[in-house]
Amino acid sequence: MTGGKPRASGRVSLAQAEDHSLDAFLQLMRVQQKLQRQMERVLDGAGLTLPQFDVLANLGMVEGITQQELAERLLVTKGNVCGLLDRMEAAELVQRRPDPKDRRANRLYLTRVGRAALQAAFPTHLGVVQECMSVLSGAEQRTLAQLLGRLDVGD
Amino acid sequence: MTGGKPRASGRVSLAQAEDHSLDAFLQLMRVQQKLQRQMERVLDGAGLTLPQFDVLANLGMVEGITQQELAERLLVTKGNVCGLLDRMEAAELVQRRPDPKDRRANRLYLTRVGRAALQAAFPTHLGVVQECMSVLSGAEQRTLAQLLGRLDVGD
DNA sequence: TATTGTTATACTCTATAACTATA
DNA sequence: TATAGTTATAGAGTATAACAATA
Repeated sequence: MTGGKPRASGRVSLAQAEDHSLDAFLQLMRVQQKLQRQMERVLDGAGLTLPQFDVLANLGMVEGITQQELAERLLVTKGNVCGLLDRMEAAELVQRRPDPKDRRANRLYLTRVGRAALQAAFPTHLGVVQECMSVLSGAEQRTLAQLLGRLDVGD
Repeated sequence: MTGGKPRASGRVSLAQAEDHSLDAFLQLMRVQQKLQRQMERVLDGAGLTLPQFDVLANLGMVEGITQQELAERLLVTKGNVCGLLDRMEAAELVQRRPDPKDRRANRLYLTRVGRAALQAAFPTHLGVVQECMSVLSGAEQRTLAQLLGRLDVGD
């Protein structure tokens, strides 16, 4: 966001205590946007949107969760998930099954088609990710993941 | 994306050469999503969407650019920018002025209202950013910005 | 009363592609 | 021919809020 790749200011400073929060934030938004667009292009070939791929990837890891649980994982509202699932169920990618123990809830499962779509899309997705991240060393990638992980708290 | 906060695997490894690209990628997508939602909530109080704030912030830095230049900065299409500007012009936030030297082009300017909106929203925005990023030291923020900057290259 | 899911509403953003005017 | 901008089309995703069924 706030376009234009941030660059180092001309003024060199020796101080460690400077605030770089805005730099980091802008760069984060910008890089994510680029990566997201790229992922969308890749997934488009598989007929999937990014949120749909996220649903598949989540169910690939933890099948049988409820819609509410999925909503929490995706960081969206339950109404949102409902529409998302409507479209994906129409595309035969996922299946809602009533929970026998709690008749309010649905348990979510991949269909055969959904599993195939995930298995087809994931390697390509991973390949693109690895290629994008390959400008960083493994250690740098780890550092990046750790720093981001520290930001991934609360709320 | 692909919900569930990634965590260190139980298996401890001494190798430096491991690939952490997916970890970093997932964490990047996830953190950005959280930050974006938070920014949207903040901006909603000012009646702005995130893309609209981006337009204001860009024009605040480099007024007089063309729609095409703005599209490139925002990493979106020109058709997209056109609609965005339609809404923002209707809200009196920005103004299109025909370029006298190139009668195909428009030059973009903030209105008084747009400038006021930017000046009102920016400090709050910055405050939220600083608060979010405050779990990292200044040096860590710098490292994060630098690592991300390395990822921010050609498409 | 609280929770799960659904529905209704509404809007922004996004892309693609065809089109106009100008360079 | 190429570029700047517009328009038309289309759809997904998102939120909010009110509603139903169940716990």
